[in-house]
Amino acid sequence: MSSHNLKYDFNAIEKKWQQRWQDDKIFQVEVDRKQPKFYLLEMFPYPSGRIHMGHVRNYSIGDVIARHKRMKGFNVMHPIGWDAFGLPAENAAIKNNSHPARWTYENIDYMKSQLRKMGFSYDWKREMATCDPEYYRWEQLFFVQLYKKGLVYQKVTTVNWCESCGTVLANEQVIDGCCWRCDQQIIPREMNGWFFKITDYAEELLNQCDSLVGWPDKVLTMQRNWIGKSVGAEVDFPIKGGDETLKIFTTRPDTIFGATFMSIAPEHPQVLKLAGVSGREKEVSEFVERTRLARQQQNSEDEPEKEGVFTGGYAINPYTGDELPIYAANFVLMEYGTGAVMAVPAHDQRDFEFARKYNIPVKVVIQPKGEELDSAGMTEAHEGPGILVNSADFNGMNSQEAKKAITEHGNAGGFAQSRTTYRLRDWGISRQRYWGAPIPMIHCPECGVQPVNEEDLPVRLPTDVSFAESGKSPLCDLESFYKTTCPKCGGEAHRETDTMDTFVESSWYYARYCCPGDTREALQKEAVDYWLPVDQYIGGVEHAILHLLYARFFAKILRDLGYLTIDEPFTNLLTQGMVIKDGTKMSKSKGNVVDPDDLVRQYGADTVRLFSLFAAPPERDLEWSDKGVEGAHRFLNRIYRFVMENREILLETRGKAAGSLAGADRDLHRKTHQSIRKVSRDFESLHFNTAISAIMELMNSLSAAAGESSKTNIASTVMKEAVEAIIQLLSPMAPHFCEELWEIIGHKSQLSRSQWPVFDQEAAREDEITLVVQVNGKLRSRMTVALGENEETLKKMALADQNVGKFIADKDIRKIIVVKNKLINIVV
RNA sequence: GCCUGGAUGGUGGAACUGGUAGACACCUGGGACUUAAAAUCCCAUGGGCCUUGCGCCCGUGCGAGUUCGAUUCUCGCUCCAGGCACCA
Repeated sequence: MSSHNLKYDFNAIEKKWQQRWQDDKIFQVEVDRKQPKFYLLEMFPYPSGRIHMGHVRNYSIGDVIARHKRMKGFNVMHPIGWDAFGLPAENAAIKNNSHPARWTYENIDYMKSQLRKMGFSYDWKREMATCDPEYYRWEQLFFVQLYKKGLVYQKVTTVNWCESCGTVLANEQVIDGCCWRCDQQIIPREMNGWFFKITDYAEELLNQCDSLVGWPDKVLTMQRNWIGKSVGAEVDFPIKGGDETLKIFTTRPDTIFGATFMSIAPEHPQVLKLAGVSGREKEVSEFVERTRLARQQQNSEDEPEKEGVFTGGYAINPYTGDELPIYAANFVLMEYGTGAVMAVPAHDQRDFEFARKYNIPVKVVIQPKGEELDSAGMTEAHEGPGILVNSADFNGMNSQEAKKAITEHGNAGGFAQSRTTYRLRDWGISRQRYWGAPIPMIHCPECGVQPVNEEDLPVRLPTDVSFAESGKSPLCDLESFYKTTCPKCGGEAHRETDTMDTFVESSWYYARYCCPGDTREALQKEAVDYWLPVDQYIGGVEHAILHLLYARFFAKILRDLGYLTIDEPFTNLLTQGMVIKDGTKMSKSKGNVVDPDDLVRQYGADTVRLFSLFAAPPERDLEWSDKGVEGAHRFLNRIYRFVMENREILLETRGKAAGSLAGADRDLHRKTHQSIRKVSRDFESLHFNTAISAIMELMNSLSAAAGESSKTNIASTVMKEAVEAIIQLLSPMAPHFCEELWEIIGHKSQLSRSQWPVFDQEAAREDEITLVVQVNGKLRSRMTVALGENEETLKKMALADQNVGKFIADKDIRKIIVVKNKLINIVV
């Protein structure tokens, strides 16, 4: 066979090395205080059935980092597991008349085999699935402990209900008014449910965003916005004709003298009472009912017109004594602040629109610089800063000072105080579905709600269940499950049948990986103290708020329960872009899905890994290209052919490329060391695409220098050095392939255990450079000169240049700028 | 509306702290090898101009500015993607 047709046998090679790595257990790690640790984690997969290209990309990026860090001498923990609870399993079970556990574990088996075929360097001994009672028992323990600390509570409230999933969702799980999973419109519903008190940690979650310097700004911004802190004041407005007061929250106490009415949420408990006193029940309750219905049907896209109804009641502005009519208004939210606001139409756009609609007076109290606002002629509110007017003692102050002064004044008078609110709500974790971790609580008719005794955990999810078409959780009707005894009085009691949001499992799995097999403790102190925090975390940006916020919250509560000593779980975060095809996200309905199995069969795992790293930088979307994959495969074959053609020389050659090299030898030697430098730097900044192109350049230089035939034109030591550099530098991306070549050229020990190459400063140095000559900033000529050539000589050479001469011929030379080793610019 | 990013050849993408725009690859065209094809290798490949040169002009979304010099910095726009959105 002609050597041009020579191709590497990726099937055999990949199988061989996967087996060898497994036998030698080289990716299994233990706590070792003598070695620096590196904890690399990718977001674990949901076992949906098959690996998709997004996984391939995510895990390829992670594996490159893991393998590189290992070669750099770190004790690298790189675990994998399964986010195994969730609705698709249950839906599939209903459809196929099967069981979610069976569906889940079958999927895990298959996907595991797919991951193994990709050659990822996982410590498989740490594999775990969150649906395993040995996993969720600890979660139930945390739940009980948090309950005892008051960080878990139950309340009846308006929740987000997804009809198609048959369950409640947390606020974070509602995207544009629709379910994050199935995209159906959610509807508000009154329900009882369990909540984690994440709002207790709002301030810390916000503050520590500043410490997350290894996170993308985009994600931090999203988290900060989600938490939504606002600083302001709470003010009590007495209600006319009674002892009651109406409490409002405002961020603009400086505008309080401009309040001309009050607006309160339709659901506000005082609405109907006020209407009752004034005899306006009919109008008001009609309005409340109408708004409620409108909200249920409301399409999240369009904002309904501002509407309200006068309740008949008046509130008294404690600063002015003014009587302000109280309106129930459709744009006031019960869930935020106190559910009631003072309305200052001159300085709030919503209040302005409302006031114009209902002919309520507008009173200017803030004058912006260089303008004269006139309440009658205003067409929109002035929300910016300015100087106070019509505000009694506070006139003349700027709005910033006035906020403080007015709050203090109210504080002294006993009717106002500083207050900070957050947009973040408590995390509702009750799910009305079966396939999740049971909430370890018991409802006793005598003693009320009681936690399950810690020694009785886990509360196992029963397996002897049958599913209804409706999707209603079988736990509700399973007597053997819900019928229990009260842990306090021993009487007959009812077990909680809701399960936990599956985001709870993924909120702490990174910690459990440190000691996955421990049956006595949730988190082994020695292990978590050594391994945590995760040094590099990688996953899709779609979890910027959801999972990443919950995981941060769990780090803090586990710290406060005494399990962890870290504040933040992930030191560095990489959010990789999507894999797209033909400009859109891959999806079955669009028919543009690329199946990793097919690709691995056709080209081998190394090629697939290589292409997915080469085609785009990690954080950007990656446009899949079948032709591009072929290009990556060709590249590997070129290396293979080169090594095979020069095998004898490579095997025989001993000793280092060094000493006085000249000509092509010197050039290739230099290129090799420059490539090591470039690739090493690119690895530190996670620019794998440019690292690969640098290796391609080195390969191009090598084949050009070696010449067409194998009768090499270059020193064998220099050639071998270049070949070894290529193999080592490429090995994190194409590990099986490189291991094989490493062995072929005579190495006895595994490449995976070798040391990352170090570049030689001296070898990488250029002795000649191309100096650019510009005239007025335009490129006119190039000169090849010795590195560090004297400036005067360079100027003379530049001026003597023929082409340059054409442009400076009859002009005065004003200035000559010399940038060392780069360029000369002649200004005429 | 607000907050993030982004816009570079036919395509994916390079360009370190302002200093040769288009690295590396894909596509395409041409050539070598071959009876032929595949594979492989070589050459060309941003647009335009002519006087065909080691040439000139234009060119990094648009318009200004700073600078000897701007893909890079500043200001003002346009478009695209993502996030938030009656949050008082």
